[in-house]
Amino acid sequence: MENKPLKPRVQLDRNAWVSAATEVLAEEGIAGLRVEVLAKRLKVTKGSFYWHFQDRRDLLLAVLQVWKDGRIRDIVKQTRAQPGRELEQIYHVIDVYSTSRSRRGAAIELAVRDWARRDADAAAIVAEVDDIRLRCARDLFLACGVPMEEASSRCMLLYAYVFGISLMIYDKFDSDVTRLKRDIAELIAQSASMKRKAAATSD
Amino acid sequence: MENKPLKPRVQLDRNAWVSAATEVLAEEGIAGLRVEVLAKRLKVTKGSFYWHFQDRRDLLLAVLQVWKDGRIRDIVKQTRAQPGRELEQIYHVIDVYSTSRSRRGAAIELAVRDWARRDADAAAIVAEVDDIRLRCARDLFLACGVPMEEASSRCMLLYAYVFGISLMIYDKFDSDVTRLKRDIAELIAQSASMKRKAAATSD
DNA sequence: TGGAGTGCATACGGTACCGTATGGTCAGAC
DNA sequence: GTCTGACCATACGGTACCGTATGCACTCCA
Repeated sequence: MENKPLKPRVQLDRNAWVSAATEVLAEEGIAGLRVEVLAKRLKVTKGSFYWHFQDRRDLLLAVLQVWKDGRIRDIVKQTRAQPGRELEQIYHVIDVYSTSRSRRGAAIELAVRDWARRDADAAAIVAEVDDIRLRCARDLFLACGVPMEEASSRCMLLYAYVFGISLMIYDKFDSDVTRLKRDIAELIAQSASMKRKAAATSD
Repeated sequence: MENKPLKPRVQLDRNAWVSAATEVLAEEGIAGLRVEVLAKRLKVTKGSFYWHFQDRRDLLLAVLQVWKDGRIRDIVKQTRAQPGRELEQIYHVIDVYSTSRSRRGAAIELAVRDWARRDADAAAIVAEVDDIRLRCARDLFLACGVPMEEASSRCMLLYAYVFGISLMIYDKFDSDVTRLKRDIAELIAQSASMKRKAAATSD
């Protein structure tokens, strides 16, 4: 009659801690991301934590790094369009990054950006991610035949919108949110080159 | 030889505490808004705090209330246009709420919204403010002759943009930020009715 | 089978908070 | 003058953290 199988002895590694930390970050924000809280969630004590990490900051930087890599991989993937299908890819990007799609992703995004407001390291990571995302999105507009400057402003508007909408509480405002979001996507992408034809004829 | 004038004995009231609290909120976020920190900043001890407030939450609710009232007064003021000048008022609103204009205001805005993600009371206040703002901005579009549904989507885009842009770090992306922001404002307002004429002719 | 090292528990000192209890001080009413 | 109440200081118990020190258990390998 052994009592071994009760404790499978699954050991933790840095990755497990970083994953759990990201989870807590999404739920509680950077201020709620405490070592002992995290340890409790993983059902170990902080003795384990300080085995894997030098200190709390060591964990935070690891979280940032993992987040950055994931975001870069994601934006590259989401903006890779088949030739000729760039416009619908733009709509896809707007849809994918629109809050409701990934509640968890948006929560992390906001937590990281709030963090970046008071931490230089986080700010540097966010700056990198933003730059890459903006360039990826701009390339899509350029591929649609939109001139450089307009492509810049449209992709900036695109990102400001997806982040901004996740900050707002607009339940009471409009009943048909689906239509609303579709129309907004239209304003941002606005059939890119198609819209230019319209402007030309009105001149 | 008296030594009285050293302490002018300026007493504090709830307003002074709420003001200081709002300041700390902007700088450190809701998590950094602690009673003892605040007391130190006001050069008193928390004995004073607990004279004016029941507890920490009492202060937080007061901060929310003051913020709400200020925001409502501000949006009503900013969206009051002389008849016929509604379009330029829209551009004015975009400009005024665009981050760089009021760093402090944007910081408070973000702190409150981050707070609202985990606190029902804060969320309710934000919902109220958003609703009023959206309606005020929509009225401007309606006054420009934009139909209801489009007015809704454009004002939603407007606010998502101004909040979203304050979350982004885009220094490296475009050198001419002024032009960028002007073009984006154009996309959001897009000469309202003027744009509709263009669309009609292209049909 | 006895190191050697990994992964974690326990215990500790220290700090920063919260909220309470209680007493001190000063201004103005009487 | 003294009394009262507004305003604040001090001191306290309690909690939640951080990071360190140290020891214990388990695994793997010679």
